[in-house]
Amino acid sequence: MTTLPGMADEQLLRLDQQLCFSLNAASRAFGGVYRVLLRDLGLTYPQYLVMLVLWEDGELPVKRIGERLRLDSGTLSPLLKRLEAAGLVRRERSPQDERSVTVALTPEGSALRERAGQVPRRLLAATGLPIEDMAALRGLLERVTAAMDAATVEPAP
Amino acid sequence: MTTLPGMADEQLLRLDQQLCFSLNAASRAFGGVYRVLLRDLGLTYPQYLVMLVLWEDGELPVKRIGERLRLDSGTLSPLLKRLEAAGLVRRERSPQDERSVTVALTPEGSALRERAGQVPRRLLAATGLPIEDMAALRGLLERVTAAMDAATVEPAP
DNA sequence: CGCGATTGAGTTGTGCACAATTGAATTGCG
DNA sequence: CGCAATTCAATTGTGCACAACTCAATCGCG
Repeated sequence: MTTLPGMADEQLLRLDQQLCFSLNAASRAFGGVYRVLLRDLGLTYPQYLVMLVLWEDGELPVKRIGERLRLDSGTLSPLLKRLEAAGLVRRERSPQDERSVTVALTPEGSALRERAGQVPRRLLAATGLPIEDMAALRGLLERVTAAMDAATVEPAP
Repeated sequence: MTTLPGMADEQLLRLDQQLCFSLNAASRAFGGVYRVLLRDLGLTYPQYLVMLVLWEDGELPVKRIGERLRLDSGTLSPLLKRLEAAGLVRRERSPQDERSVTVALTPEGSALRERAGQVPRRLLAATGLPIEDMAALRGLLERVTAAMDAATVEPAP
């Protein structure tokens, strides 16, 4: 099934526009609110995402952080350097496998968790959605993402 | 209402993680599929969004494009220069208001629309979602975005 | 009319996303 | 064991997002 036979190209084009516009706009609106909330903490939104996984797991190799956040080393390496320069994490090569770099929280990085405590509550309030709707949104987003990842799109028609 | 009294901080933090992870991941998965589909056309995803509004309206001032896509001149100016260098658009100062720059499709830019015709259909197929779910997703995303834009978040608690 | 405020585009600087490549460490196969 | 293939992080280069700023054109109020 690739043609959705009942729909005209024009309709599809409009729906596509609406969906990709909406997703883009939502992602950037989200980022904008986080930017303001995180300014006090001195974190950007992607840096906050990295800190969230570290607060959860304490210490992780770069590889694992990348798997959790779907980010590659090209994004993570400079980001982690900035977190290290800010004194929030340490990076050291694993003695077991010299290829791997383990990222661990410093005491300052752990302490930041307290100050970040209010962020989720304020953000969820800003969304203005009831909890059930948020769960539904998350469910749909995850289904879309899974389908996108599974779809090995062919470059040329 | 800012405190959602029934929920513990821990739960909120987890929900926040899930929602922002999901939104981020979906946005990037979407971008990844578009990247592949658009490679033949020589367009990036944000360039495609600009072309979509131009295909719809023919010609627009930079200001209007920015309003449609929620992008500022800092993003649009270099992007439009690249589209102009690719021969897809013309940019010229409006005679009525010399501050304004009107962006118009070239014949090549208009012609590209034909080649882009299959993109939405292939993308919608890749999402793997029924049309109703996509409409629901779009609705939720728009509600979140509207709420985010309305919420004038205070920098410091 | 004159001048200060506003508007629109562009520039600069920082940071993220991703492709492609590099280089070192490790793995595994013959 | 020895060497080719793989793995992991880092680097390079392009493009986007956004804040802060510049500068010219326009607007509007007195």
